[in-house]
Amino acid sequence: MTESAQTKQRPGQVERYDPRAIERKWQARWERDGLYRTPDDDPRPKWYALTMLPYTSGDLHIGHWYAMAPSDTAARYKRMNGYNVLFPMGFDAFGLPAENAAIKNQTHPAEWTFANVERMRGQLKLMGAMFDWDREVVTASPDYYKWTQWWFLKLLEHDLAYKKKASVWWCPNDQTVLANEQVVDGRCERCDAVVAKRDLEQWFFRITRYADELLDFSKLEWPDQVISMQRNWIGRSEGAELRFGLDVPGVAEKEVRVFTTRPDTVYGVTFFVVAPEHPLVEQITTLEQRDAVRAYVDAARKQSEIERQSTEGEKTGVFTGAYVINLFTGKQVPVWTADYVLYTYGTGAVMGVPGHDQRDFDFAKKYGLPIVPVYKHPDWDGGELTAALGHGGTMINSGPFDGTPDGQSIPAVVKYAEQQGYGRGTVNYRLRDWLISRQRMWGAPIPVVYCEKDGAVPVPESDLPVLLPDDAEFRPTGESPLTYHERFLYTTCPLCGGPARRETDTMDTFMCSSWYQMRYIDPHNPERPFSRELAKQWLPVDQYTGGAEHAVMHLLYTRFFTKAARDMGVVEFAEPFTRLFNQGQILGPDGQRMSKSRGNVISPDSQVEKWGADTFRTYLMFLGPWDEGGPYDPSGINGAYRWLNRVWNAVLGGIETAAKAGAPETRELRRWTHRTIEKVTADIAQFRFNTMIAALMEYTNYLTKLRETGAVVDADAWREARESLTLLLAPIVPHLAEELWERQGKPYSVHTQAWPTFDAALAAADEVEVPVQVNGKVRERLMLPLDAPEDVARERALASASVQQHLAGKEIARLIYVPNRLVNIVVKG
RNA sequence: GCCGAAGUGGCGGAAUGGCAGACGCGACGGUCUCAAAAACCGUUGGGCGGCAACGCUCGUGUGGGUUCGAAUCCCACCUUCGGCACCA
Repeated sequence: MTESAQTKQRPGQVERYDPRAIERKWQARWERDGLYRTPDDDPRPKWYALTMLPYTSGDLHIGHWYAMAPSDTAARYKRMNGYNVLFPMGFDAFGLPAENAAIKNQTHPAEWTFANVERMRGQLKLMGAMFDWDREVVTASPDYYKWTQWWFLKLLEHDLAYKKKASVWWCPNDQTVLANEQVVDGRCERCDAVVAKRDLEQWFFRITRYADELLDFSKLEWPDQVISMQRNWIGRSEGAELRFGLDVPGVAEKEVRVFTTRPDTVYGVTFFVVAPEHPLVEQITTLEQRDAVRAYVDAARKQSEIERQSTEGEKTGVFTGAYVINLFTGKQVPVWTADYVLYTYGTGAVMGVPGHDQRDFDFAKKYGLPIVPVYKHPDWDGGELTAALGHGGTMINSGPFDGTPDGQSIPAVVKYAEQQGYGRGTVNYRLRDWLISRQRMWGAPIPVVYCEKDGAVPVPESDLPVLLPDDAEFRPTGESPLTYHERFLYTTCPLCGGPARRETDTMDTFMCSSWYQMRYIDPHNPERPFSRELAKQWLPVDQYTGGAEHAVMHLLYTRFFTKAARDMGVVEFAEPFTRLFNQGQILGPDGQRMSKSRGNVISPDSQVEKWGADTFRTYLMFLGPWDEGGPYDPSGINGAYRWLNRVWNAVLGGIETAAKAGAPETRELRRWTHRTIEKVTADIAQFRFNTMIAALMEYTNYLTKLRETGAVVDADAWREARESLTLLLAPIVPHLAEELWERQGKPYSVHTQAWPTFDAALAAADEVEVPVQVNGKVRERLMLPLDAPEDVARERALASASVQQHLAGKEIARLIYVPNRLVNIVVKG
């Protein structure tokens, strides 16, 4: 059949686009050929593209497709640009939901988890992504958690892990520890009992040791909002730690320290506040105050941290009956306990300066405590204060510092404090050490045993992994089965061989996901977490993508892990992810988060079955900007399907061709082709997938129109057009592009081809439409040559009749000309 | 509450200092059909005027400001979303 004969065909007369057949065919072929296997020995530059691994929650969700299909497109684009691309996938498989399922179904969490892995892997494969499945990792498999345990031992060895008491939610009825999620309105979600906090010995990692280095983002290409959130999370503040004297009979401590960012206001301290959890509270409280203080502390321990940190609600507190001495003045101030002071921040105690701190001011007003200003603030008339004073003015009521201006006062007071031994200048962080202990079964066991003689002893590396029992029995209480599993619990001490008990806590799942990116590079290594040579070759990750909900915790923990690994000599770089992109959340059609309870969950499988993976990928990328997410409304998906049909018909349907290289139609076609390559290349490189697809749709619409109007173009220009379109589509719709490529008689595979390049001269337009405004309102549109000089634009603009009409009787004050954009004539009168 | 984002037609969005509404959905009208679906073609922000091509005018959460010019920059407010350390 000649091409001119094909032109006569109406769309639909070409063999129909059959996505299901095409997708099955190519997925099988790719798998058979190992097209997406990533070689380690490859001369091309490496590119490590990584998408956050999914949690094994059951079924694959639209959100997983939304996260992975665009990142697959980006990875494929890199591949076509000459990189040896590593794009692995795995499963985050430990965690609370598996235990809930186990309790509900009376099975082992492993059963539920690994069944989910199987199902989700199958669902993921329908996407046609270039995942290298030979490198899959599952964090709950012993081959993997052996190395998670190894990391724990390493951190312990380097003094980055330690034990201390920390509070957990405790359900007195179920006799079990609860996660934050399991506490609903201060009650146990299972039995509705009122919960409280309980202190347990738990393991921590010293992330605070890296606080300053974690504030250095200079080598990262990360979104500003993530950097800003991490910066605030770390919360560095400069100030001083000041000592206050304590003299309570029967109490060993002779001082209490506070951290303050305003040491210059120390002469204005009129009271002192200690966090309710602070052990000192119980010790210093006087007999008369005991009942009131205990009741207050009990109430405070039932609140969540978010409630505690609220600055809006009325401040409450109770006087302990005790006093501390302000060393600067030698005077006593009363000690209160109040829930607006957090035990986990600073020293868990603050000095109350109501004259210069609004929270302290409110507190003093409420409880009738004195208010002493220590600055003569320019806005203050010397009368009674109605609010705390801000910065500014000179010091008063401050002994030797009276007259010191704000700006010099802090260093002066700190220097004096250090000379007198009253305290010292210091830096405090909001960041706390990372609590990794979980009183749960479905996690990597902490590899430590407790021996009566030797205490806490790390399990030797050669004994790893400490395996989870495969016959765990979940009792209805929800208590971790490890605590009553005798075969797991009783062991011998690695040091003395005497009887010992295993640590029954497991590790936070964030630990599993803090190093998984390193395991993908050498996932089957039985000797080490990964080989040094492969680490040098592949790490760090070049491009990481995932949800913004991980902006702080996961991403900060992983950065900490990497820095610790560097200091332990395990890797030679300091940051795990060079570039980061956060995709937005995909919501249900109602604009709400998809969840089973809302009944707005739409399964990706049914959509893929109905439309094909390529259509579904296209639709998700076309929805809107990837970083914004948005509501998923399946009623729009047919638009994507229609477009792919137009592509099919345009590429395979043909057009009337003849040797007409110089004809305007041919020039126009080549301009469209090169302009589209330019636009798509710019968009895909910046993850602007929605506008990339819009540009491809416009191009397809143009080609369709060209065909239907019976235009005659040069054969080479047409070949260039259909080839370019196919190559531009390859990262987006991998199956369709492969099929179109084959049907054009091109060699397998389209995915190993080079990305098309454009010629800027061919892409450029000869003329541009330029609006002419009079006082900002468009009155005329001119076709001007590209980059027309100002005098030409001015002359043409002033020659316009409709412009003249609006200029009549007025004086031209100014004429603004922005080449290729607009002319604006500003008139007076 | 604190930290971080976002508000544009009936809907998803485009435009990030220069023509507001690209591209798509939906809707309406048409072609094809016995009919419907599909497919294809056309119209589609509101108001006013015109038989019409078109012209005028309002319009990007609310109020103010900067600028020749603001969806875009600044200030204040309102609403929605993400995170807040044991959901992952």
